[in-house]
Amino acid sequence: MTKGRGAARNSKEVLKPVDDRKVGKRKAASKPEKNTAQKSKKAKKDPNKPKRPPSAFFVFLEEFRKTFKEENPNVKAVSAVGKAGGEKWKSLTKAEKAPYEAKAAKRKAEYEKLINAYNKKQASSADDGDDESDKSKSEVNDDEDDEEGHEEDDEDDDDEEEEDDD
DNA sequence: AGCATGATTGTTGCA
DNA sequence: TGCAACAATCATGCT
Repeated sequence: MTKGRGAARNSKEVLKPVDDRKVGKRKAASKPEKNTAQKSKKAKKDPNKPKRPPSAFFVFLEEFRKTFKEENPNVKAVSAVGKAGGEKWKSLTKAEKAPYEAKAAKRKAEYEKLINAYNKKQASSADDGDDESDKSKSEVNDDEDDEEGHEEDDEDDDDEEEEDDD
């Protein structure tokens, strides 16, 4: 179940390009509403709140966007990159997505750490805390030196690899 | 002039 | 357990 998340909508997306993308009108976190005046302190934006970590697809997209724009400098529609990226993503094999997933996992790890600090901060300033005391600054720290670089070693037979099976 | 949208998939969070 | 919204991007469009 841990990795069976996508199984929910993973019925037969290959048959249909897009299932029911209800994301049709889901605005990003930029502006949830036209709330011009959020007097409520509760509705205050959270500058410290870490955004969700980019999934492997997004990590791949970041690089894909550069390539796509280089090969298609005329294309400026984000949707074009999204479609092309999505199609390409499906074309990628697990082994190719591995490095992206690895990076995504790394992002998630950092996100959890940030969330932890964020939660702590929220707890700390649960009542009023507008000026957050930087007491947890020592907590989260730059601690990355060498990551990845070992992991993918030998991919002889990937049982979960389903690409050339038609 | 400035913010929302569009399109992709994955992941996280809440009920 | 499952659904829903959000993560980046960037030009374009509407108010």
